[in-house]
Amino acid sequence: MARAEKITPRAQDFSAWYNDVIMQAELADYSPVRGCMVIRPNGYRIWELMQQALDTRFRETGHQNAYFPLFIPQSFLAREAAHVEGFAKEVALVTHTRLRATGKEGAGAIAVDPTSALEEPLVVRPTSETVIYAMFAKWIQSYRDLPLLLNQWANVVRWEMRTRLFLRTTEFLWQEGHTAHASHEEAEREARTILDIYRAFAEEWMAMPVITGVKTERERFAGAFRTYAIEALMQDNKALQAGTSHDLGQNFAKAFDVRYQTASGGLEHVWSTSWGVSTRLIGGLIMTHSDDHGLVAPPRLAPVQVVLVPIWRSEEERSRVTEVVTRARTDLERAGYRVAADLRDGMKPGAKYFEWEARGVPLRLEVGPRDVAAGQVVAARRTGGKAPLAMDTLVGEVGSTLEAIQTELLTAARARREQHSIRGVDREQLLDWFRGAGGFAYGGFCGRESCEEGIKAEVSATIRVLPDPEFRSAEVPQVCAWCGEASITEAVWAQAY
RNA sequence: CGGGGCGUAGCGCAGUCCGGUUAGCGCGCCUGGUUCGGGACCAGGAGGUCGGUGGUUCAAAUCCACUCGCCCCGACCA
Repeated sequence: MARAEKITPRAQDFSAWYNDVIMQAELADYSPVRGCMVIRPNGYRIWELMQQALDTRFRETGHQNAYFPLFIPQSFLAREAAHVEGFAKEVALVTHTRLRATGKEGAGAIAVDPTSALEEPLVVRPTSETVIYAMFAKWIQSYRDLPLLLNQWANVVRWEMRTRLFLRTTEFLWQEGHTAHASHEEAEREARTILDIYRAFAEEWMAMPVITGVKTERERFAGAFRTYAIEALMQDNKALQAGTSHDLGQNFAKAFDVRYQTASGGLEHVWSTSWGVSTRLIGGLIMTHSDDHGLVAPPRLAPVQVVLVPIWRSEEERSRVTEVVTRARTDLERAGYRVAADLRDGMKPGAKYFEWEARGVPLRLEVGPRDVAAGQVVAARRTGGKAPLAMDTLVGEVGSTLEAIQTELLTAARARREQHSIRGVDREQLLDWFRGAGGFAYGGFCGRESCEEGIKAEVSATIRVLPDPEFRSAEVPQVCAWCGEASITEAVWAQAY
């Protein structure tokens, strides 16, 4: 008999549901420091799998990993005007290098040593453009040094007012790519290449459909010439910016005087890009697929893809069942799957089912005496449905089932997104849409910031992207959804995280 | 920074309004036994500076003042 649910239903309170899913799946926990989070093994495994997939693609496209320091001289941040403006309000500063014992008891036992003040404070990186361009200036002399294609996996700190597990934490993990090129066209191509990688990763690995496009001036990265993004729609109909790729033009090259000699002997500033995805993706994964029973992990990123649960009554049954479970685990592991066999005693199978479901395991294989006798296991999909699988063909069947689940998740998420999208909106529809359930709203846009502001002030929806051609509506909007004047482009509005 | 909520055992809570035995309940945890095809049961057991400081009182989880922290909503942002 089902006990009271440990997970708040989505329909009742989406935020509470989100937190409950994370806690029940043991993905993360709150840290002693406000706004920070501990990523627990289950959550970190997802991140490692994400890293592995992305890193492979970065290498395949010619990028190399490097590591730049956590601390950046405060003055560096000030070099690029828009960049300072963007980050000044959220940087953490290191001003001293020592504490000293005070001789007092308790919390007052140590205090800042005032004699250890740094001459120039250091900022804890909110992003690394500034240090990286300082180094690029040293490393790049000739067109022969270009393109320079670097990436780093790192932590960054942004002192946000309000935080949410994975989606916005004071410290987070990410990947930041930084490249320098000899022409604007090449930098632009790089930014688009990365956007394609992000999109493919979101769809193929996370089973999270995204729309791609360009950010408006208002939403653009501080210091960028142009910002591209992938945007996904969560189950509460709010949009999540899941990755960004910036064409930085020559903004940072000029600020840090990164110049190279051309083949013809001239001296030019490089053209550069930067791009990143973060542990926020895990939040996106959670809010795309999970349900009221807990996490639903897409097979390709599931820390555990298959869990084997034995069922027995007598000791004799136990040993027979355990043997089959152990053998199946070995076979599946050898085939490269991430497998767990839940041999814990003193816990009924049903209790195990609930626990593994909360952890998002895509496929559960139940093995009881009757199955052993029949040479089969019972496969239960996290997304619903049970069917027997023959032991003889288990590895193959598991593989195809996992692939089917992966596909099914993407298809379902895409269908849900389309159900919550509306096209060709006018002002009244836009307001109704966002006063109601919300979602993605496509409409014409005149290009004026005042229109973006107007909508935001009314229903707190912003332009997520000016969509790329393949996401645009069949019918080209003629007028701005807000002001009714001539439209210069289509835009996608949503309330966003 | 504004608004709301909450700090009592690992987790979830009751008790606080109206001060008074040894601070209680559910889940979880430990030991033993019986169980095991969708959240088992019995018996025994461990676990608490009631967020902190100060005050009122014969007596404070409870009243008063101050303070710290967390969660949610908003502004800002990936």
